[in-house]
Amino acid sequence: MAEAQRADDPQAARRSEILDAGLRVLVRDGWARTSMNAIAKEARASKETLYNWFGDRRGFFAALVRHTAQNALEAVDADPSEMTAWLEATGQRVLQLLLGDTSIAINRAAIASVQEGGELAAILIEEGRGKAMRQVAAQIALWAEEGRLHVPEGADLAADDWLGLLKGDVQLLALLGQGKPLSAPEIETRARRAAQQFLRLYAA
Amino acid sequence: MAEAQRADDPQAARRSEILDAGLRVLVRDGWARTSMNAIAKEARASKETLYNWFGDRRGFFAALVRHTAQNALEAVDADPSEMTAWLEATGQRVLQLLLGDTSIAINRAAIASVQEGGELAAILIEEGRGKAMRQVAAQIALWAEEGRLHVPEGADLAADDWLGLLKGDVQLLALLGQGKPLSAPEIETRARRAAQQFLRLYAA
DNA sequence: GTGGTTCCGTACCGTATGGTTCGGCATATC
DNA sequence: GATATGCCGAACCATACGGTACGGAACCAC
Repeated sequence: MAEAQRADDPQAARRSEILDAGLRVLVRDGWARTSMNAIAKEARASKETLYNWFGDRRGFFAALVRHTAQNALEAVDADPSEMTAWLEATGQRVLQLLLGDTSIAINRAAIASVQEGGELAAILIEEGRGKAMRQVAAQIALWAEEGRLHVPEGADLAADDWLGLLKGDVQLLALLGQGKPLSAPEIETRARRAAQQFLRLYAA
Repeated sequence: MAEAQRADDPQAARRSEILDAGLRVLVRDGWARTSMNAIAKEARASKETLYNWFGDRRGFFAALVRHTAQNALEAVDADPSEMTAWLEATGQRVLQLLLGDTSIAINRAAIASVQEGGELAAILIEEGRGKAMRQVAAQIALWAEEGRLHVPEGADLAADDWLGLLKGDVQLLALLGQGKPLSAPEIETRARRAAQQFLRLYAA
């Protein structure tokens, strides 16, 4: 992840390494136990470096959220002419991302930081969810223009319904650490069901 | 809330008062800043009492979660012969509850406590969500038996779809402190839409 | 080699927390 | 009225945190 710059800019590479280390600690120990000490130790960096580069604790986490949100979400590459297949593939991808360890840890941290006046949540929403859902809504709008979907209340609301059907309660339950994590086939099933239901609601 | 016992058992009443005070602090300041000191101050109680009665910090929050989860969820009282109306009323109620200050604060605390080895989340799921969703699923199963709904994959999955349509992403966004809280009419609209969509998917 | 820069490792400081202890007041019981 | 109990308020302790400061090693320029 982000090793791209390692050759040309060792400083940026080191920065990326440190952020990755921070992410490891966050995933392993949770926000509350992710102290600057722990990060420095994991990254084999000095606290002085951390503070010099990231300002303070919140600055570090802001950088961390940006770092992972950018790395996490690549463009959806399925063929949009096949609505069902596209929805299923995209749904699967989104679910995998949302239920992954890093996403869960980051979301937990963002939620925890809300009442500490954190802007983490805003960054996360804009950089993560926002981009993805705009993509989906745009695709839905396109299909509507082609006459293949009927979305009288707008593509955004339709996209919201799709996301609701897709996620159900599983993301919240994952955030709450409810034991059973979804297996790959279960994720596939959820994505397929969401696509079906969505088309049942909106197919022209 | 829970003043019922105040007359007969002053100890239980005081206990309830203290828990309410703890909840106020939690809602106002968030989990991280809800120290035992702050609770004692808000409740005008001594820390000694807190530790005597609740064991330790986690014990206090476990009691707090139980206290509020029990108080929060009263039975749904709408008339179940009218499917649409029942779904709308129930949906509205659930949304109001889920998006209320206390629910958000409690959920945030539970999420934060997951990685601290907390059992808060388990209590919250069982005592809150579990009970409510069992009620809804049971009602759906009843309608299915009457031949008014068609739920080939079972009432539980159908109830899940309803919840997904109802909540969409709004609960997560609220947990993330995303600025705009839903107004009462917006909640009403969401509940109505969820009921409509649900019936479109499952009406016989 | 000399000076400068960068960064690691560690020691340090002030603060705040969880949890314990203790003196004192009020109430209840006999 | 004496004694016991329950609880408040405040002081106390050990710990851990965020953040700063300092000595030394590696590297670079010249």
